[in-house]
Amino acid sequence: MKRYNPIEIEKKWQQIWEQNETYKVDFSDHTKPKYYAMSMLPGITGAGIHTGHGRTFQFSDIKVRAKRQQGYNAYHPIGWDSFGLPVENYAIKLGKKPREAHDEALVNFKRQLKRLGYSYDWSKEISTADPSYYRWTQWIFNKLFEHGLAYQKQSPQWWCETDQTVLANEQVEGGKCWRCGNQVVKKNLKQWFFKITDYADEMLEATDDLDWTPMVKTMQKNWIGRSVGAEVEFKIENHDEIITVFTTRPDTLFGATFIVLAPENELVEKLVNTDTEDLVNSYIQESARKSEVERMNESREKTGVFTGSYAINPVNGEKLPIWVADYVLAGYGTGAIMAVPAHDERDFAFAEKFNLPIINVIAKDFGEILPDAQDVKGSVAIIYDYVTKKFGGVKRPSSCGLWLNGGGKKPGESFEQTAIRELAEETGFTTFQRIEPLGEPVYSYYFNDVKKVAKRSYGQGFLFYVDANDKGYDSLEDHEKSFNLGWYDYDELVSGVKLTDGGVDHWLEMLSLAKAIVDGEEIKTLYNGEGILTNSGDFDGMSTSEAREKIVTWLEKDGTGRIKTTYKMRDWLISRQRYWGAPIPIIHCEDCGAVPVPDDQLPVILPDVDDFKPHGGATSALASVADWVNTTCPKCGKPAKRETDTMDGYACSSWYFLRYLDPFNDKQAWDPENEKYWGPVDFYNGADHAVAHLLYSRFWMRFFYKIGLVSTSEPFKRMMYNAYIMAPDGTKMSKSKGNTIDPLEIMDSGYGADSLRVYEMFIAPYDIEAPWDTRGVPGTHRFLNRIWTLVQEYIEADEVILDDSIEKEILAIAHRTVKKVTKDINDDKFNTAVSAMMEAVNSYYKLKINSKIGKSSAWKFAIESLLQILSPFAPHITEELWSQIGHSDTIHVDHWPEWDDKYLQLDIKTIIVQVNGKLRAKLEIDSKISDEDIKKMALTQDNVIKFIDGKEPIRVVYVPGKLVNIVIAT
RNA sequence: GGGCGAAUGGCGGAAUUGGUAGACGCGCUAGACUCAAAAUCUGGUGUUCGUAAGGACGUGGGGGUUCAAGUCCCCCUUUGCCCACCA
Repeated sequence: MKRYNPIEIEKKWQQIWEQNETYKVDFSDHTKPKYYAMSMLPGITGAGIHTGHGRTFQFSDIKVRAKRQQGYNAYHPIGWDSFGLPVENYAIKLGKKPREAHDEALVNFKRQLKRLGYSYDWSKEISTADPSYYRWTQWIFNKLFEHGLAYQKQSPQWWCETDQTVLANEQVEGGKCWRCGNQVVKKNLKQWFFKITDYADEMLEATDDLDWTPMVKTMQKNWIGRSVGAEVEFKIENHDEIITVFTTRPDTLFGATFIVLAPENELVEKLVNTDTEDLVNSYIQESARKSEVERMNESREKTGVFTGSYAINPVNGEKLPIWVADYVLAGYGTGAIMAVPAHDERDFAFAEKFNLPIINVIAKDFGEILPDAQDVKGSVAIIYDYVTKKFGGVKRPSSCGLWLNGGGKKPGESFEQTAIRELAEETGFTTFQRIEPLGEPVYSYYFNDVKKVAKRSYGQGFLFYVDANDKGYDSLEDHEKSFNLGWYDYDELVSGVKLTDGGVDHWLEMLSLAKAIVDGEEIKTLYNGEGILTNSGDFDGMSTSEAREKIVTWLEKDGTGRIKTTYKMRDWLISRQRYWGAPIPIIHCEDCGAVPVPDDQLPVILPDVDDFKPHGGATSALASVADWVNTTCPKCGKPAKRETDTMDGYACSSWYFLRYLDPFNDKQAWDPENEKYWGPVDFYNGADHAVAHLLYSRFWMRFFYKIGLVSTSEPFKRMMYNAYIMAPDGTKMSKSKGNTIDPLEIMDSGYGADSLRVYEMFIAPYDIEAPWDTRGVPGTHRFLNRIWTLVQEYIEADEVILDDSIEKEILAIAHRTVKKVTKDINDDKFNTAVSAMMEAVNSYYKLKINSKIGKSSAWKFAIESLLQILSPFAPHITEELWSQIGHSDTIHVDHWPEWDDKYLQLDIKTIIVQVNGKLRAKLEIDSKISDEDIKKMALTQDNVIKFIDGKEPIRVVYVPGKLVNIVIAT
């Protein structure tokens, strides 16, 4: 019997696959259905991959291998993300030129990927730093420029002092540079942008329909960050200028007490006077100097200065002081806000600090919140007495929330409601509303005289019900007697009553407010939720949602406001003051301005320079390459200068999935015919770039679609966002920590690629961050070894005719496993696919011991189908065994077993018997036995009789084919 | 602070979506083979009471719905990720 030697057979088959071009696709063949899958383009930023990366690449390999076996024209391309800051920084670290460092590192990358047996079509390899590639990246830049989507703008942008370049919003993580992790600052520079915001809305809308990992969809939506609100214009006293603010809460407009401008807002300098000018200017300079992290680290302590000018509130003519403060961001909305301190946390903090007025205009509607928050059990009603002063001194009565269970004096009324109604009738009230949040009616009252209510019985106190029991009561008296109904002193109430159920926070809040009112305290509150308008002129009494619409309508009529949608997403800043990237194909001419290099003169080749490191200042190293910079204007022919910034590396990787479809075309970026057949990508996966790369790719794809270059508007049909494998210590694998595991090391220690591959899939579901356990590989190696032995025995066995029952058993296992694995691969459940195959092998071993199994049609199917479904996971051993059992073709193309459910219908079924939901017996039932007989059998089991204990069953629940549950009184 | 997840043996993780909790693997353990070891094969392995048959308890904690809850509902705790002065 041959022994399983993975190293030997893997080497052999990798050579054969390469010679036979097993995984090469023919672009001219469109006869089969297509399947296009890939993992995210690997960046060459180190000397190779670790086992965490390996797993990521393997997901697409499994998917594509299964499809290839299922008869698809399956394409699995590979290429390299070679341009950009990460590669350049890697080169600087090594003290080599980027191209050199990259090419050297690539050798090991390729060795690793090839040894792991991924089914790439190596004949179509691409590299984003190759002139034949970036020529088309530049061509796309020209297309965007042509359509007005590439533009230059002077504005404050993130700048990394360490990396000496600007960064896109997406590349700043928590105020720090995505590459070096150092703090970034704002610098006011003229930069190139792509107008991604034009596509914000349609990308947002389309996100829901994507078959993507939900977390990524959420992140994309959050990043786009649409909010619908209003723009409101404020006139400025003694000035012609107008301040436009953006707000999502136009309903709070009557509560605006001041206006705040961002320090970068251009209006600021016009609004200062001789008294305030110096202060304002120094404040602006100070905040420009500070990095974002510094601003945040100051525990959000609000700072700001008064400009000396006043704005006029369009709804009520109030004079509002105009301030400058850096808590208002220049880049969002209009760079100006109306401050409503009573209903916005930040405005509140600012108003407190600078002693600005706070006006309450929204009353929290406790009546609405309470019934929703509390369960059927628990305390029921509180009379609280909170409103009058809280909401700006308006004479507004208290309200009360009730839970109605029935049982009160009137039909449909609870005890509680009876008590409250009587109280309300006695002291005078306004019925406020009737709402049905949980299908049961709830009433809220406004009491006309809170003091009267409070003093009705025991002087100052609160009527409070605690119903800690859900049994119900026969009478109001009974209820009152037994369960804490009564008037309480505040302290007694808060300390003595045990509040354990939901809604407690609301109660305590109401109680403390009520106490404050009774005590005559002045209350300043912050409330940023929904509620009822007060102190808002004609809009009083409206709900916040209604008022939002009505006030905007009013503003529109008045000509001082309108509905407005804004996005958190900013335009994509793509220029970099770094050498290693695709040069922006622009020539700056004094007469003609920024002129794109004509398409037929592309690519603008990145010149080879010795000193490529960033020089500082605001230009890349290219600025000092005089004979490259100096050129002539393509329009007028006069001397002109090239743009010296290069494109963000993300630009290069935003369209590579299209170049894969036509990698060597020197006439166009891709052939539309190829795109039509292959696009979009059917399966895409990666463990990073959930926001930037995916958003950029979607943006470009939509643009291409709009101008007719592609046939679909979304690049990736299915995007699977997988988690990384952690180091054995549970932390992230990283070279600096020295806790990475090199796949080559594991393979070379004798286990080979297949055992490693199976373990990578078996370790955890794709979206779980599981720690690497090196002892797992011997486990999967054992599993493969058992298959090896099984097949060797099969090869050596004689032909036999099997017993009917054994044959049925074999086929049942085989078909069940084929079904499970086929479905699991389709659903990206690779770990359970592996365990299903392990179960099958274990079952075959047991069969083997108990019976003589030789060559037979059933056993042939079992062995061959197992090899076929295993081969996406372990391509080498399966190919070897496939050939050993006499096949001359490859297992990897057009070989996938089909299952038939008829083999899964077993004659004997196990029915479980429960008594009161607890397992007491199991019945082995022939499928012909009737349901009635099964129930009878269940009742006569010894262990069942013991637990029924002579009692008459209340009912017998029977789930056909599964269980009998006998319910008896306890 | 906001959004989205997660919590199951010593460990990684299963559970047909409400129906035998702990599949599969690691580890541990006993046995077979061996002079011995490795490899391989076979059995055991949630806690606990019991010689056993069998019982009780058990999916972060508390409550609820149900004949039946890891799974559904409410509250809490812990934890992960993303965003974060976004008006």
